[in-house]
Formats: sequence, C-alpha cells, structure tokens
Amino acid sequence: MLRLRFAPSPTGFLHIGSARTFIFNWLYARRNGGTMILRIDDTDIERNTQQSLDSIFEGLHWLGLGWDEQYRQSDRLALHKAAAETILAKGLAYRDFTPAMAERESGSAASGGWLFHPGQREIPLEESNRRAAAGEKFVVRFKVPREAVQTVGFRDAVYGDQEKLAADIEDFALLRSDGTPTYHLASCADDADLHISHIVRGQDHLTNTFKHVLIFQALDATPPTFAHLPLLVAPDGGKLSKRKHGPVVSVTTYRDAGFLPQAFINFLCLLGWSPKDDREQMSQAELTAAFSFEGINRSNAVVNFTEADPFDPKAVWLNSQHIHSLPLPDLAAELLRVVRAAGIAVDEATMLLITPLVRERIRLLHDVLQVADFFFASDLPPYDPAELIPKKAMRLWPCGHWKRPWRPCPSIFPTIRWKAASVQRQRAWASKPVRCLSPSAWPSAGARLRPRCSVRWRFWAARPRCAALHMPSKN
RNA sequence: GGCGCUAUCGUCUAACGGUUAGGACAGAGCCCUCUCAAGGCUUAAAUACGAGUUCGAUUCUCGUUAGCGCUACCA
Repeated sequence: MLRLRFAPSPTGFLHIGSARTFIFNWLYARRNGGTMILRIDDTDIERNTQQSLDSIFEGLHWLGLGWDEQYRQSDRLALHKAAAETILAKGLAYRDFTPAMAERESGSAASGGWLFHPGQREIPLEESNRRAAAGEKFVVRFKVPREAVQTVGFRDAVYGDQEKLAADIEDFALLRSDGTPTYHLASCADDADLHISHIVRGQDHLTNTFKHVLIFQALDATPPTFAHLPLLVAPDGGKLSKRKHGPVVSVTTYRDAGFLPQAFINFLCLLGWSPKDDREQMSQAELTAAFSFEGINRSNAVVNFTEADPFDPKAVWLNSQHIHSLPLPDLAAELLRVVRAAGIAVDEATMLLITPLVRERIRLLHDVLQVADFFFASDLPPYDPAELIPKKAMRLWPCGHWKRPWRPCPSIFPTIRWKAASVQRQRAWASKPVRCLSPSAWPSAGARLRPRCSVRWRFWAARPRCAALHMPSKN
C-alpha cells in the first residue's frame, strides 16, 4: 500500500518550497493510487504559532489538492516516548547527563567535528537509571554503532545510492532534557507507525536520512523509500527566507496577487522536475499522468524575482496561459471575485461581457482592476476628442470586420501575400550554406563512422528544406 | 574545519557515448495592427576548469574550483 506524507512544522507561513514538496507528494500519491497524509510536525513547542498553522491550511486549501488523513504530532507524544524507551531498552541509545550549556563551548566550533560527549556512552545502565530516578537532567542520544557497522546506506529515488561512514555520524538526540522528542525521533516513529511507504522531502534532509535509517532499524521497521527534492533558492543562490526576501516566499502572496492555483502548481512543478518532452503549460491531470521520480532534477532551482518584479516572469507567463485556456464563465467568476474584493459592485452578466475583452490583456487576475477600470468608473476622466477615431472612417467589410476603407480586409489579401513571403523564405533557406554534406567535411575526417551515424547526418543536412515545408500557414 | 550533494544559454530545463547542443521564459528585431495586448516569424545567448578512458565525452572516471546542505536539547 502506497502512503505518502507531507509534514510541515508550524514555525512560519507556508513556504513555496514546502508547497512544492506537498505537490510532488500529492502527484506521486495520485499517480499511483496512494494515500496522502498531512501531518503537522509541531514538536518544537516554543516556536509554534497559531498564525503559522492558519497560514499552512490557508495555502493548502487554496492549492485545492486535498489530502486523505490528518495527524498532529503533539497528539502522539506517548508514541514517541515509547519509541525512545524501546530504543533505550535495547541498548541502542543512552542518557547523556552533560549540561546543555557546556556543549556549546566544547562543541563543534572548537574541536571541529563533534560526535559524542566523552564518557557518557559508557555509563552502565544501572547507574544511568539511578541518576535519572534521582532527578538529574539528561538527553537521550542514539548510540551510533561505530564498531560493528562500518557504513549506513540507503537508495534515494532521486539521488541514487547513498552511503556514509558510521564514524561520520554524531550521536544525535532523541529526547530533550524536558522529555519531549526531537524532530528525528518524532518523525521516524510516526512514519513507522503510520506505515509511510515513501518519504518525499527537501534535499536539506538528505544527510539526516542516515540517522533516520538507523532509527527505523532500531524500531525494527523497514525504512521507506526516500526521494529528496532539490531546493528552491533565491536569485543569489541563497536560501529563500522571509526575513531577507519578504512575502514573495509565501504561498498566500501568490494567491493574493491573482495567480490561478493550477498555474502556480504548474510553475512549481517545472522547478526541479521536467516531463522531458518540452511541455510547459500542463493541467493538473497532465501533471499527474506525467509525474515520476526519474524526471526530478538534482540541482537547486532558482526562483527568479527582483524588488521591482516580485514574481518569476515564467510564473506570470504560465498564469496568463492558464487564464487564456480557462473557460469564459469560469474566468468571469474568478474575476468577479477579485473585482468585488476590491470593493466594486458589478453583476455577473456585466462581468461575463467584460471577460472576453480583457482575457488576453491580463496576466494576473488582479490586472483586471487596471485593464478594465473604465468599465467600473461612473464618469471618465477628461480626454482629447481628436484622439478618437471617427466612426465614419470605418467601414464594415464583407468578412464582418470594421476596418479603415483604404486597408485591405485581412481575410482577402493576406493569402497571396503570405504565399509570396513563403516562396521568398524557401529561397532564403535554399541559398543558406549547408555544412557537413560531404563525408570529407565530417568531424574527425577519416574516422570510421557507424552506418546509423551517416543516416543521422543526412537527416540533419536535409533539415533546412524540411523546415521550409513546415512553415506554418496563416489559416 | 569534517561529511554529503550539485554544476548545460541570464533563468527553468532537453539531449541510448556520435545532434549544426533542442525547447520555454525574459531580451532584441520584423510581421500583423487605429492603440494596447494576443499571435506569427527571426535573432543573440550555454556544456565551470584540468586531466584520464574512448575512433569519438555535455554524457563515464579522477582532480581543482564554486555553490548548497548537514554538522542543535530547530525542523
């Protein structure tokens, strides 16, 4: 049974990178008939905010993809603690009584490469139990096996086989000194309990996965399939952060600027994933049908934006394409919502009349407020009548168009003109020098070429003439 | 510092080891056009660097460089 999960933590608004992770999880689940689970990873009580939680649900609801099951880690603390007890009882973890502050000083910065606190690993279980019962503060750490096990490995569906020396993995914490589980423990315990089959998440967790594999093994659970996604980064290659880049990294900003959710999803999918057949505009059904881990790229993708132009131009273009292909009544309904939200009273019938007039002029839904403002104004600003084209200068042509009389009607003349142009173009192509026609001009002259190569070369040499034949016709 | 991951036009990306390195966005030009769009056509623009394997490397291997990630009682 296929079970996928998206596990955001409510420590900030819904980030576009998180949204993409959700979308990829969802696409894989829907593509293969799996179950989509939303799990709120709220183990960090101090940083959680209700506002963040609201932002996450707001964003996810706008995307409109939905999920099948929903959990909250804070409801499952007993499970996490039980998991920690199990690992401790097996002798695969130990209590570390080092005070929290001392660690910072003697930690990674000074020695460079910190693995564990000396002496803590070897404390006998009886002494450990006694000190814990006496009320001494401790952290439960995973006892990374460094003698028996040489390497930890797993196969990533995107990055391939991964292996790491156990000697390079530090003894990470499972339980904090206040008894609450850390992310690593809570996440793995829940993934095992919920029978998650595929973990699709950001590449920032790639090196954490070695730790997670160890936890899964300690819990006698088979590790799920992992698929890590390349990260979304800012134009300077750095991390996308709200503090540095403002609201452009929040999903709700795109909603409020007039993006269509399907266009936004389309855009995010094209960042780090490709259908490999040059398709750009894709519907939700097409995306679902085409999605696979093989199409996922391995390098980080830049989201292009500037202060003057806060949205990636490609996202805006995709949005305009989705607007063009949206049925008129649907688009009218969307625009009506936007216009009414701006405090303008319009009825549906009027909006339906305005929509075809603005459809090709708007790239974001909110552009309608500028492009069609004169429809909503009760009195127009003053203008120079000389700028207007007098009606009598126009003439109704047989084809049904209003045109100036001295200009030919487009449906009568262009056929001939286009033909002329086409002939000219063909001549231009024919006169263009075609390289590599003779074998002596082939690269590495004299080298033995396989037969199929020469077939290819002939095809390429013949291409210009084919191109002339495939010139699009006017109608 | 240690460990890991990555590297194709400005950006997103394509290319069984054999292509004139393809497409899209953004840019430039032309056409269409009463305007603005939309659309059509054209154009400029890339395999980070250095070795190796091979008849042949964007593709495989190694090194260098650069970027990113992890290295928390954050997630």
